[in-house]
Amino acid sequence: MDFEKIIHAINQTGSELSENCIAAFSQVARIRQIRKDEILIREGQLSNKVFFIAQGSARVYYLKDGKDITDWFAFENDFISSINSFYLETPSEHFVEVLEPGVVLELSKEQVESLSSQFPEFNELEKKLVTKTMLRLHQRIISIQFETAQQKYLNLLQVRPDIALRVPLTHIASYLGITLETLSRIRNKRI
Amino acid sequence: MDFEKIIHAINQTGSELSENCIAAFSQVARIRQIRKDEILIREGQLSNKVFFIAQGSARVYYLKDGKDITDWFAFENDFISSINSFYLETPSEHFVEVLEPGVVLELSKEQVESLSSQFPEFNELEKKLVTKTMLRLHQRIISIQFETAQQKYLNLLQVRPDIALRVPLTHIASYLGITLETLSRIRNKRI
DNA sequence: CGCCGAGTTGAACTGAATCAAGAAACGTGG
DNA sequence: CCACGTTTCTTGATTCAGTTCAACTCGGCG
Repeated sequence: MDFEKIIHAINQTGSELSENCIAAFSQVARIRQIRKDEILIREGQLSNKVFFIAQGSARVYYLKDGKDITDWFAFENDFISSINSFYLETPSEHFVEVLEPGVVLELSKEQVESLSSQFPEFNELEKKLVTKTMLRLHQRIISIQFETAQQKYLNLLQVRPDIALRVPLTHIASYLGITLETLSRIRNKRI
Repeated sequence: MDFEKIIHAINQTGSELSENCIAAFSQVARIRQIRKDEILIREGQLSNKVFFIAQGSARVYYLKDGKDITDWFAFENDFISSINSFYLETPSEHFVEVLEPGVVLELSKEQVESLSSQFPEFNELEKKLVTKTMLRLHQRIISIQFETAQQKYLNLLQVRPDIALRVPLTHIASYLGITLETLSRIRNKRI
């Protein structure tokens, strides 16, 4: 998994980065192997880290009355972090857990800020990313709020077919805000 | 409603703007009186506008199977727009409607982009705003998904007490994703 | 004064949760 | 490669929060 490839993928996600920016970026970013079930960020921990997934997948989850609720999935070329902790600098309410082994790029908030202040394109990239996340969350609210369990699942299949294929049912159910029993019935069209 | 005051309010919401930036800003921004029930953005219309509410209030809503669903509220010192239309440059799926008469500042996307490229502080302000919106949406998802109707309402009272006081029950209900009947029962503790 | 929109209250209905049990799939070690 | 336990998924029966539909109350305002 070489750096070239990773940078290429990142370039796809937003504005093109300049040579200098890429150089600076590769100086600071840490390449890290991740194994299945590894916890990248733990609840309660102040996390100023963001990960770019070059290979593999991960999820964000939290515990609501002891129950494991998935909040977000990330696959190749997605970024993942505990956005609350990252942006508000508060202890994370979330865990970030590796689903499939692979490789990530790790950046601290200071590193992101430093790159953003030095390189307008990098700043632009960050802004685009936040904007994209905002719009996705917005869509998700609309989907959650007035759709039946079945519609939510069909909608997910449309929008993120990758999730349905690569992730255990339990996580999908809690992500959609339904029980795994209901999701199982829906999948088997018994509803 | 003088410009000074408005700028002062905007300065509170993010990074301080420089003299030059304020000057450029006041050149392009349009001050606009808004009356109750006025529609600022209409469904189907391509809207590249964002409004800063100096006085009054507004809401974003959309029609789901003919039913009016409130998506967002904005009061003094909030920004409001059809974020999908603004950022993706697609026809708006939403209406923006004035709830209480007042004064807004209107900016087009081109104006925002121009100011952002000229003034780093303005760019920073925009980024902060998007980040804040993202975090709010994120919180809202968590709230929507696993809380009872009652919890949602109590939560709203905590987080946005202004909404409960200034907005008709119907809009609050659809914002929370419950029926107005249920909300009425909750308010009168009959549940 | 009477109408109209906004909110309240009641009763019946329903989609999904919960509780409970069993079947399949999965990995690990003998 | 098979037996084993463990985790993941399926299926059924029951329950419940919130919806739906319908009627009624209240406060303004033309």
